[in-house]
Amino acid sequence: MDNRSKVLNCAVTLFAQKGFDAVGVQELVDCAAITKPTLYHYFGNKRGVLDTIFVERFQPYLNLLAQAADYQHDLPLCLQNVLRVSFDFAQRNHTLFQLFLSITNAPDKSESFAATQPYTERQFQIIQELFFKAAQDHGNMKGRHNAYALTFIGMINTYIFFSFHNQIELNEDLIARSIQQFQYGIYS
Amino acid sequence: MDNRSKVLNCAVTLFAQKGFDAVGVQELVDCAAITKPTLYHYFGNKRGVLDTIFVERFQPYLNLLAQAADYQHDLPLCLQNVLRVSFDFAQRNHTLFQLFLSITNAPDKSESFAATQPYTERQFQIIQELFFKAAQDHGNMKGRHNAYALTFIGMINTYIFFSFHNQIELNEDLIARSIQQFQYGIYS
DNA sequence: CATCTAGTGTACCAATCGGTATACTAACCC
DNA sequence: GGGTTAGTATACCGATTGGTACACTAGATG
Repeated sequence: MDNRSKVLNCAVTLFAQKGFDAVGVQELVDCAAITKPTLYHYFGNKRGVLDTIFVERFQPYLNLLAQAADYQHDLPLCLQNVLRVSFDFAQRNHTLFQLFLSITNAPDKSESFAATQPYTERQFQIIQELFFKAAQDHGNMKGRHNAYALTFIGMINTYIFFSFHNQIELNEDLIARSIQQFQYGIYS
Repeated sequence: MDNRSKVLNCAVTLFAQKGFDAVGVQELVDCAAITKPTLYHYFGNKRGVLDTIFVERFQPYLNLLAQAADYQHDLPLCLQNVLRVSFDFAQRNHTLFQLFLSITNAPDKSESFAATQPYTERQFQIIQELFFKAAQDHGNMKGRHNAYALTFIGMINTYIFFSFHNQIELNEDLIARSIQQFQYGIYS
């Protein structure tokens, strides 16, 4: 594997396990079995490594999500697709998604938070648009697409978070139950 | 105000805004207008400051929570109390709760995560026990108290998180809606 | 073959990191 | 008054921080 990929792989693991601030550049290059100038050649600085991780490795999730969230007048199906895509990506990119979650909840003024902000915003946008369109089909949802988006994203991230801590399993049963419960909240 | 309290106040703010790892001891003592030996006299080391914050300032929330979660055969009322206590504490201790949330979601092997672990576990215990007792009154809840506890805690923390980002308001309306939606999930 | 560029290693930088040795002061108790 | 203790300041420690100057090599291109 080329040095650039080695750095990214090590960075995902180390940042996810110890946190962006707690990982030194030296530790990172040791893990990747390279030297500092190589890292600075590819990424400019430490922050550049984090940015690259999101651009190259997390962006694909948002693309899949946008696809799954394409509303075709079947809300339960659409929500099901969104959950499936999210759970699937989180399971196949365990460490990466763990990194995303930790930084999303990180302090506002931390350096790492700035790196994820565009991606959390995009995630919210996608889900919000889905509920906005759905609200045009379901009258009693009108004016609440914002609240639905927040609750739904919160649910997604919460379940993925607990799955990482082995307290829950991201299976079809959970998907079905989640959507059922969510629908009750909507049609009431 | 005594120097000890000044350190704790500054630490809550700085840790919550920038993250535990990103705040240096020097920055902390400058903020509190004291010198290093004073800090090390009171807290032993940097980690000791964080520990003290949780022991002295966050523990009161868990005490209130345990009180509110005392199940008296009225589940909706009990959940309402839990939400009220949580939202109220989060609003009156904005920065402190923000710190708690960020560390709860922080990487497993980060130093700060170890500091909150006992408190997140206790929070889970309290809610789990509430649902365990409730399940004895409601047959269709049996065997699922664990899942209910996770979902409910996730909901609490999610709403508080979004309120910090000015995307939601922690009012009585939200409490009512949350419980209603949660009940639909239970009795189905 | 000559040249250029991407990539990489050695060695180094000032600044900051968490933490401490030591001495001093003020308040207390006997 | 003598001794003890808590609290605070000056000055310092070795280690590590993020980052870089410079020299070198290998491969591509003319």
